[in-house]
Amino acid sequence: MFRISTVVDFAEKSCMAGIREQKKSATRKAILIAAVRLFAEKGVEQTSMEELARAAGIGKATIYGYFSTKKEIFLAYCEEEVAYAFSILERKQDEDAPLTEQLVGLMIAQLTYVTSNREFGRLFAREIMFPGEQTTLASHDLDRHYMQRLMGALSRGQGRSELPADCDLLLLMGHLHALYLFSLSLFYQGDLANMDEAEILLRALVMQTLNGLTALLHADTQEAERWEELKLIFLLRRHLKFE
Amino acid sequence: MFRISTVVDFAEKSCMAGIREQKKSATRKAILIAAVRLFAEKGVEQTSMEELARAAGIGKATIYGYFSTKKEIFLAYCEEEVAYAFSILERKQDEDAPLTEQLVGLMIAQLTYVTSNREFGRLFAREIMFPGEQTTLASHDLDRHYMQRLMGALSRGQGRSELPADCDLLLLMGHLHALYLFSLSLFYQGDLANMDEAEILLRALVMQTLNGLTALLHADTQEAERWEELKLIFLLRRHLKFE
DNA sequence: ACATAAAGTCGACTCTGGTCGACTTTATTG
DNA sequence: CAATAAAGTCGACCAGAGTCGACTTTATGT
Repeated sequence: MFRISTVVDFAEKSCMAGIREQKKSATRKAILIAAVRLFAEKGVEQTSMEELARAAGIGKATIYGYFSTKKEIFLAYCEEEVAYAFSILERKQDEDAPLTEQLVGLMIAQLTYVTSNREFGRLFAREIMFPGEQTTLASHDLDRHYMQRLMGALSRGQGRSELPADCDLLLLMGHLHALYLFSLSLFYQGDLANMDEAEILLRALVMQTLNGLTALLHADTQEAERWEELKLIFLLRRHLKFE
Repeated sequence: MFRISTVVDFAEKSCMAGIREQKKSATRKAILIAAVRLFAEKGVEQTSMEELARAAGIGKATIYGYFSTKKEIFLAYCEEEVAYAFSILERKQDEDAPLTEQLVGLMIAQLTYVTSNREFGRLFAREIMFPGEQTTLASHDLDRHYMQRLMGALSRGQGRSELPADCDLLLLMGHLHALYLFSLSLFYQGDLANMDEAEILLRALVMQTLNGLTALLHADTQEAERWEELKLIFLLRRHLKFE
């Protein structure tokens, strides 16, 4: 679940420096705090700007001096959350684990985090993957950060000869990111019920990518078995949903 | 660009059969026709339900007897478009081309189609990949159809020994779909400026999937060169966007 | 300290998606 | 051909996102 304190701390540290009077923009804090609480309690749609304003102790029109749309409030919150999530991720990562494990671990951690609140995750994913014309997520930092981490894992893997020396790491990175997005989408389409299923799928996909098309056959039989099971579940679910 | 006639024809053929009196639901037609025109002319957001109703020659409240939300109108339209697009795709496909070409061709065709109207494509993609709780796209038929076609191409490829006999086709299909989604997302994030770029990327990714991590090295040098160029463009764009 | 500008605040308003309930048309049945 | 039910239609309304302009507070210059 999402935390309140972090959001606020991040907001404060990030932008302002000298001008003391801008402490007034503690109002921004108040808005975000109220937003997090209400959004989590009643959902984004079900929270009106009027309510939100009152919860923050200000008038509705005042909000628009800080955020220009409701969506912007939501995204401001999400960005800070994601930044925080990364900082957690960093600590968890085991740089000496086999490459596949590192990659799957990274993806699962992020997946878990993003979907910890279903609605938030959905809105966020929509906005990130298919941004509106005006939406300028400041999260390009985050993107970069994420890519650097992924790239780091790949380079280390290459150093340890888990990857061919002449392998195109950028392409591979994109490739892996594609797998992550795919899993996220499957989750929201109801094909993946939980993170255990996601992990089975991701492991199969990553192995297929790194070790070739028939990788599963040459791997851990338990892994292969799990995937076979999951496959059946997929087919079943698709059928049920349609009839 | 999107056509009007097809939408309507599809709508009519699909649902009704005996009951003549339901010809009254030509109103549905009228709504969709008006919607297509107005949505395309002024954009979805910029078209009000009032306008839409008037353009269809009815009162606003009447619309809600046919569609329960604005989004539903939009999606109804999209679904029919996509069904139509598939029927076109079918004719184009060359079952004897090399597998990579077939796959890339299929993806590019779909990509081209979906993005032929930027806004429509974005909204559609959002809804398909991260559907809301209540959104029940009837497009599971379409999904199935799409998957069957992909699977068909893969099976044929396997028959021709372009794929190992013991390769997991379902997993591979998911994998390929992931690459498609990734490209679509990159397009909307501004990393891909046009379909030529998309094709270079997709070809590189598909080759990496089918032929292994170092596939590009062993391939057509021209292909590899194009990808190297595109890589530079990516890095450049990401930088520019941030500063 | 005062004047003036700038920033912040908010009540009242507009606009639009969606609902409600009364009204009109069409179909059914004895 | 009524009588009655069912479906279709829409004016009037509601709620919520976002805007406007007047008012209040704070900062700046003299």
